[in-house]
Amino acid sequence: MMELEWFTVSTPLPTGSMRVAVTAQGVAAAAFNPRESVGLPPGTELADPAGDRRAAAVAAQFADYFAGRRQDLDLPVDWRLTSGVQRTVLRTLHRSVGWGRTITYGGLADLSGAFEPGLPAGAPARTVGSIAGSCPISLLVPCHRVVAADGLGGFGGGAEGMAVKRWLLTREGVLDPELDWTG
DNA sequence: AGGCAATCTAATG
DNA sequence: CATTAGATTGCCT
Repeated sequence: MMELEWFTVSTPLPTGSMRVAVTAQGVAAAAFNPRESVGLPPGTELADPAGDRRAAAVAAQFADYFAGRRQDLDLPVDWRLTSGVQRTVLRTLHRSVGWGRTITYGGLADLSGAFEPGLPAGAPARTVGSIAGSCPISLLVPCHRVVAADGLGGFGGGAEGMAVKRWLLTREGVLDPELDWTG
């Protein structure tokens, strides 16, 4: 039984605040929309970031990140919620794609080496999309920096999610605030 | 420029 | 165990 400690971090994002879970190993989950209790084990109580050391550290870095005082989060990640190809892809993404950089779905698939060569170009890319879509550790693992070969790509959470993705990429200087990236 | 088929993983009944 | 859905791509018309 892993000790997931959930708490809420307020952000300037269109979705308001994020919900984050930490364990003894590091950050295990981070979801944009607090209303959706994705992966939230029943019976878990929200901790008070001010009263918990780990939560406070995470909340502080998130605050710095959103305020523009910090570009890359320096927090340990607990990969226990991921497995198999998902873990491979997400870890590749986490270590390879930094601030202000983006990678295409196909590119990430290729880089991760989790897929056999010779497959049609679109197949692994779609899988990467699925994986990123169920990315349990948003923001820390830069799921929002994964874009389509042709345009911006999509994002979970519908229109709200897209707003978040655009917000983040704009803030990282990848997108021009005034222009659409879809060319 | 717009439409279509191929292919992979994770989640659910 | 089988079926469904999903944040894609490249080629053809």
